Amino acid sequence: MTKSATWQSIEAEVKRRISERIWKPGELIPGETQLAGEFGCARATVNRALRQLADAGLLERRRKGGTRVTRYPVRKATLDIPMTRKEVEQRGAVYSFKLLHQQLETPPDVVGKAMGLGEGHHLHIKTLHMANGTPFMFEDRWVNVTSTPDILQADLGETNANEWLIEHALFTQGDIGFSADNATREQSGALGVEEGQAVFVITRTTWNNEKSITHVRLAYSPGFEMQTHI
Amino acid sequence: MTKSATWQSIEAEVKRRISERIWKPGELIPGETQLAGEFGCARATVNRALRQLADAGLLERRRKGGTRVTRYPVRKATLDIPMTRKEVEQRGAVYSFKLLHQQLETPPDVVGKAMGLGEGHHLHIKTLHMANGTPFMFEDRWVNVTSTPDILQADLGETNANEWLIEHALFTQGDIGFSADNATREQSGALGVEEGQAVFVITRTTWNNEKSITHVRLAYSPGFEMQTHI
DNA sequence: GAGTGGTCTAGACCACCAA
DNA sequence: TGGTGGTCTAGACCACTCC
Repeated sequence: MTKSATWQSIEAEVKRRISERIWKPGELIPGETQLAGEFGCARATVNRALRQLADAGLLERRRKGGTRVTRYPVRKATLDIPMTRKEVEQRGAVYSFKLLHQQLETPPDVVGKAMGLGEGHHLHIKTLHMANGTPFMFEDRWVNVTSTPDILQADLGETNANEWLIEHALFTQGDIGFSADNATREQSGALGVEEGQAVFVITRTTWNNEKSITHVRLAYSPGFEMQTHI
Repeated sequence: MTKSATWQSIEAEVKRRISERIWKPGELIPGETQLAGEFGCARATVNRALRQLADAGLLERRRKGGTRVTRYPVRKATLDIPMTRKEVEQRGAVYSFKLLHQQLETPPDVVGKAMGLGEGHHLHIKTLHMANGTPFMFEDRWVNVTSTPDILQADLGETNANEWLIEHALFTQGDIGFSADNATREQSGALGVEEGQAVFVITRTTWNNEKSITHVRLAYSPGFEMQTHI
């Protein structure tokens, strides 16, 4: 007899029963009370384990309906989105950046719509991020000066826009998109690659309670890969 | 006096205190016992709320060290990686696929190394996935016939390789990479786009307890964007 | 209506690790 | 080595939803 079941041991055992098809996809598994009896632990412990697996997408749970093995598991991958400085340093390189453009302008419709902006000028910033002095990523950013007027006083050549915003304008939510694009003339020029080279693009809009803060488009140097593990 | 604090209300309140800088980055926040007193609830309830925020990357917790507001929050985005069929159907389109190639071959070194394979032939499969009859994604897959010999008997024109594997060879872990690439002649031909067009690429290797199952490279049609929310 | 999961409690013991 | 978070328990009530 082992000491006592931990939620992790229960999670592992349930995972095993799923992967070995003892409990098949779509099938109802025993209730929490029954499993607690089987594993000799409290129901809360079973609950913690099953909740974890439901969060991971392997189980589907419903009150009264019971717990089922997901038929078509939607794998959930968790991506870390670090500050670019950290991202570069994590690769063992020295981070630096160059402010290329900083001006109040009227955003294009696409950006204005994404940020829910009305008429008026907003801050347009272009920054080149470098690893060991070679171009790593080109950032094209718009900052809502209505929600974040203080940025007009910031020295963005000293602290880059991203880090300034992290420090001064925490966001509560954001939309992120990942895509691929052929480098525009501007991007390729900044990154020092041929026009048309495929670049990995992250588009992000962040908000603080219904008020948009910033919209940014990051074009990574060719060869960049974002990795994760599931 | 409200009924009683739920872990979600505590999570929201802590989030508010962080975003309004009542608790500043790097700062130690009160202990669970103290917060439980303040919110008038059990420590377990506070624990649940703080654990949730720690998982999200907003707090850092250490036994004896206490709980701190993360100085440089690493945002964690959760990506859903559905079956291609579901992905297409979710966009309101009709899914179909075409098996282009299916043969036992010697995998290139890159693939062999990624899958930890020795000498010998493995199954090479190429599939074109379509939405409403137009090319959506080109899949280039290798399947380890040592770990999954049954696939040699499968009719992959009937059920595509991905769905066959989901049904017959559940995996326990996997590595995923996201990148951008210029379409090769083969990819552009299959997708019906110009050679050199930027395509979004997902590379994935899956394992079942130390044994590799499959390695796949998915090239999405230009314009594809993978979205998420944080 | 009844059975399931969702949550809270009050208490306890333990593991880790900063002081 | 003491204080913090991590976890388990036994019980309770509630909310949802299937029958």
